[in-house]
Amino acid sequence: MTTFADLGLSQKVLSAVTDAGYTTPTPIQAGAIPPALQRRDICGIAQTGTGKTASFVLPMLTLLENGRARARMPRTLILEPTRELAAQVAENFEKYGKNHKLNVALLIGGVSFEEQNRKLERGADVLICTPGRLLDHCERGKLLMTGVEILVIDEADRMLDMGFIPDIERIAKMIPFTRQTLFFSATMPPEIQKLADRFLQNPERVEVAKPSSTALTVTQRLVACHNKDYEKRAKLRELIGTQSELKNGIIFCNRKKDVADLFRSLERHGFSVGALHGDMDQRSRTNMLAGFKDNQITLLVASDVAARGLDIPDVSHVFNFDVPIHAEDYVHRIGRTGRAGRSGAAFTLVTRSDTKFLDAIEKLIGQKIEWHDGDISALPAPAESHDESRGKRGRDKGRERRGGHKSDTRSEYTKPVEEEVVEAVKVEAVKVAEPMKAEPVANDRRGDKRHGNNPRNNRSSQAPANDDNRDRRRNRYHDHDDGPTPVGFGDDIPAFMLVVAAAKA
DNA sequence: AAAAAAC
Repeated sequence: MTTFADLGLSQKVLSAVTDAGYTTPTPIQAGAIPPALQRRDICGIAQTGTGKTASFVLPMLTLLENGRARARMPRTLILEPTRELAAQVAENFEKYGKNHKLNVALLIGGVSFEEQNRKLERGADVLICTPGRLLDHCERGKLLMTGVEILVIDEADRMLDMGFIPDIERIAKMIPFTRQTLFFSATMPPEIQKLADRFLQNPERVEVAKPSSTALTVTQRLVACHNKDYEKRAKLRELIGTQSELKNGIIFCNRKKDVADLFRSLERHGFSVGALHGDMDQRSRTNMLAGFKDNQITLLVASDVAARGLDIPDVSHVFNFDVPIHAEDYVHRIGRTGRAGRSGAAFTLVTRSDTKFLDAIEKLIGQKIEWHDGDISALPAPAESHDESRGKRGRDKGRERRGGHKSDTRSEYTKPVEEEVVEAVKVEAVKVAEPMKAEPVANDRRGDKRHGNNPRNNRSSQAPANDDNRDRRRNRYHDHDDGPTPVGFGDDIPAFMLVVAAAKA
């Protein structure tokens, strides 16, 4: 059997790999490392979780042992689609490069230029970047790309999805064509192949099996659910509560707003939870991920920023709060669990309107996914719910106000709302033994902006559009006892009142 | 029906 010692890596690298506890390379490592050490271009087709990162980090470390970096002239350049992935590659260089004295610079957005500049001036052997920040540095004239010997383009298919290819082309043009290029992609559709043909010269092609075949260790289940956010949240909580094997889990939502909403909801329900999406400030993103990795946080609510590539070992559960719109994303998401042969569980909440996405997923993975607790046709009729009736009331009231009469209808509608609030307060008083700590863990930048300077938008974040907002009112009442919660205008607060409210605040 | 990435 091949061992790392057979691949031609330097002693320094080998001893770091041994110290990390590895002896046997994965297929992508065994296939890519020897030709990479021969200075061949590589076209690697491999998903994350296959050991892909080490397959370029280890040979790069070996090749970089001769020579030193000069100021503002990096010797190698690695392009990553997301900041978290870039940071993760940097960690790999720390880990496997501990016997080297290499300068590694991480150039990503969302953090200050200053420290990055200092590192560039010291001379970086390895530059790990997201495209935007790299180009920014280039335009400021802080960077000379003429000394780059090795270019790594990682997650090329995702770069394409994200519209980064023009940026990648601009960057590649600045680098001498004598460079060595290592190109990685999870899939090789024709556009990616064309791209590879443009960037690579006589590449060694290394392809490894998709991990969808290794995902046999993941138990996949579908959970039928009504299409209301609060029902989905309730179903999710119930599901989490019944998972005896749950060590930690990632909960995926399709939208950033839903990540923020679900995070707040779970937090209020007393779960150990974090959030991760691209509109959060970088510090929160880093903290959340770190907290989740060292088990200070049990659940991580995330957008697809976390679906691919993030190396979080030992995730026992994946919950899809939303069915992903693109079938491949399903594979990536559930690939967060059941890694390295461990067992894992993946639950997907499915509503009636999701069926066509579900069909596409089952077609892609070539199997039917079992229902957890009866399929969607067995779903009981939607319960007559507070939210639904209140939503309707809000609309009716609006119409009625514009009409300027029908006041009897109005009182008929208003009364049950008050009853409902009193009911809710009772429940809350029993359930919440002590006031929950209101520590703002997630810092939603977009949310802040909205509060800060746009009273119109502020309205939408205050309007009782879901049960979270109702919870907020309950809590306020419960915590401060400042009289009955005002029932007020519902969805139809006139704009001028919001302007006044904003001015007061 | 989305997310990601530069200030």
